[in-house]
Amino acid sequence: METCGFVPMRPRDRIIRTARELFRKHGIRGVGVDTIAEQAGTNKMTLYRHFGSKDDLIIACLRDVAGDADAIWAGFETAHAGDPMAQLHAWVRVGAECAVGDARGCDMANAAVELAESDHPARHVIEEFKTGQRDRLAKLCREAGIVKADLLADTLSLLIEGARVSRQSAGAEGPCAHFISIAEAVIAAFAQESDKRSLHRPTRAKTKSRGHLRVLTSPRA
Amino acid sequence: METCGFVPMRPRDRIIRTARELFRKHGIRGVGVDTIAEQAGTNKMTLYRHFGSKDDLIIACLRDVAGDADAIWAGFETAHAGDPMAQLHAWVRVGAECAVGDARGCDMANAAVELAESDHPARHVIEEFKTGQRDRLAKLCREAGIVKADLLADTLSLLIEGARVSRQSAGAEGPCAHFISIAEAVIAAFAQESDKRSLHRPTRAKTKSRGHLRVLTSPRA
DNA sequence: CAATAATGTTACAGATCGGTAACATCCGGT
DNA sequence: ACCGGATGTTACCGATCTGTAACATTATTG
Repeated sequence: METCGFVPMRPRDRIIRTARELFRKHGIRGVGVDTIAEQAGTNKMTLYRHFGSKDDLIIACLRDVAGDADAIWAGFETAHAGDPMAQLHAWVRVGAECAVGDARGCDMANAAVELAESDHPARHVIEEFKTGQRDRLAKLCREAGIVKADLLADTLSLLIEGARVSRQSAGAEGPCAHFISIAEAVIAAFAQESDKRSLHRPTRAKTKSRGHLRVLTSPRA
Repeated sequence: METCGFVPMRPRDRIIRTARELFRKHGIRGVGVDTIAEQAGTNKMTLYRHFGSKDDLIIACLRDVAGDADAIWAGFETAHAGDPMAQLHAWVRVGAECAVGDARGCDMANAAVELAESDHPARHVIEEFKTGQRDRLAKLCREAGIVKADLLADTLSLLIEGARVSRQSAGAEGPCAHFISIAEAVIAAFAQESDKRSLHRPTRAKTKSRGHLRVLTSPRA
């Protein structure tokens, strides 16, 4: 029963892997189930035995994407255990790789654009995923000692989301090229402000202080 | 020859207006030319006499979108003539309205997602538009006395782009909800840093100083 | 009014799409 | 060896899509 290494990969997994690749390359609406099945080395009938409809396959692919994201977050945790600020910098680095290195943006965000119907079943998965990503980021900021952790998480969320979509429309030389500088500056600004506020707190690790922005006053939000 | 008010609107304009509306609501690939023609009160044959193909219609629609953006920028200029910082704040306000008020994001960015083929003719229009928007923003920042105007323009570009796409995937209560606060804080930080740098300069208008971030040092970029 | 351009109507071609039925084949476990 | 479940194969349905042909009608303009 052991889940074999990869050589005898079951059709279901090959279909999902191939579908993700083709959806990403040509868009969800730009590729048909017949092409997916053929490219996955199987046929349409087997595809429909595993996934009742194309929408089901789309949802399965998005859940697979979410699984990959989980693995990346787990990688942060293991690579920089107990150092949330280092994990935050790792998040910036990986985000930059995804944003500028890949010309097709975020699968989840792209799916939200393509599946325009507001009651499409995949929208639940997408919204749940994006909310989860933001919450994880906020938790990380909180653990890193950031006072206004939620605001920093929202700012970084907008920046990474913008970088990935701007990469597609404005190109790799556009605003997304400076994502790392901008994100690091924002993090440094929030961290510095957090340091000033809590003068006697032993938890924070290394400040690194390589930023160019500093938090000032909180208006009222 | 006068361009009539709207009652005898020519089929070409009705088609573009209707196509933009339907493309926005259902996605470009989610609506057919037959539906567009019928909804525009005409027929497919007339549509194909004005636009040789659906791709041509798409391009015409995107150019129309760009025209609307031109009008908005012209509105900034007339509403706050000679006050670039006020124009910048107006840009933030309008951007927030577009981002959180409308659940379907930017037509240009959405088209870039849907038209995945890297050689699609519409991609030229999209990239040109996005580059133009960034350059306009950078020029405005420069006129407002911002020292690192290009970096501020890129930051604001990522933020607005992220807000509009995050609105679709994470919802109106997500990170996009704080776009105004974040954008204003960033602008204030850059403006304050610019004030510190140029102590003897008479050009700048009112600082407003309602931000919570302050620019520190420029690393090397 | 007459001539001409623009638009409407109908029908159709060719392709692709999502999804299903019926039947053949293969492969693993008892 | 056998049997049952998973998979492969082929053919098909109905719908929809982009795009075109041929012809009728209307509107504009001299």
